[in-house]
Amino acid sequence: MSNDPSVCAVRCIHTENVIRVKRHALSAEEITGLAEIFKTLGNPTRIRILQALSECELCVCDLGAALGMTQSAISHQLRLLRTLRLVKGRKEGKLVFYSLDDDHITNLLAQGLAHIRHI
Amino acid sequence: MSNDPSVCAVRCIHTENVIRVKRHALSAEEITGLAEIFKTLGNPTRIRILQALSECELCVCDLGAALGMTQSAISHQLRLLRTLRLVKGRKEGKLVFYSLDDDHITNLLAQGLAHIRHI
DNA sequence: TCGTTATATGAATGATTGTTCATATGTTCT
DNA sequence: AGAACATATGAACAATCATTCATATAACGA
Repeated sequence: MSNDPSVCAVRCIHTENVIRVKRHALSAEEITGLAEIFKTLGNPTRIRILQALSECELCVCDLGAALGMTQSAISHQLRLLRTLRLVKGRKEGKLVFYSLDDDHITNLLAQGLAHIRHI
Repeated sequence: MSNDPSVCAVRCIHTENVIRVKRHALSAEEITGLAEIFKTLGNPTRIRILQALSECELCVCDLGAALGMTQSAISHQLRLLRTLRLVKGRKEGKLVFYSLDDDHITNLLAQGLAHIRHI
């Protein structure tokens, strides 16, 4: 029932809860890491790329053909996905074959689908 | 080895793979739905809100106090989270107590954490 | 009813983002 | 070496977004 204006400009009503939440807060690195991963997943093109790669390994131009998008657009997105370690590339001559880097990604997509379907 | 310029402007090399990917593609609704959910999760403030609510039910001003943010900023984000059915509000007098709407959300956060920690 | 407080929301703004265009890099084939 | 092709990337631009400020709504107490 007490306010604690020393902490921030906002009145706080249930101090125990606030303290409890603060005690269990994630670290700054965890928060930005999580946000980056989800932000990366939060784009139709990248979802389609990941879903396509969950089907089979694909080179850039096949991805472009499958998604009906330019090579450049695909390549830019692949760079992002590579940086976030969501996909990995395997070079073979001129071609670069991309595949999912991690099982977590399929799990995340499945979990997301479960959420939107269940509602 | 064949190109199929009728499909799109991009050359496609492994036609069978492209066809296979197209056959298993998600629907437009599923893709935008997934992207919206992940986009919503892809923001530090919203992650912190959801993580706080995974601890206990909280009113808006307590959330503001716990996160050190203004009531307005929190409230705007809560509206988004409410729209996407990630949180729900329970009104009690002047106060509105928010909580997670769904178990999937905790699972998604946990799966995301597993991904960033494992690497 | 009036003052206070909790929450919601519209408008504005600076920041971030996705795609396109142009071009660079690197590999294969002749 | 030179042509053709697959991929990568920098710059630019429109679109989207997160926060702030101001204000509205609504509930409570005096």
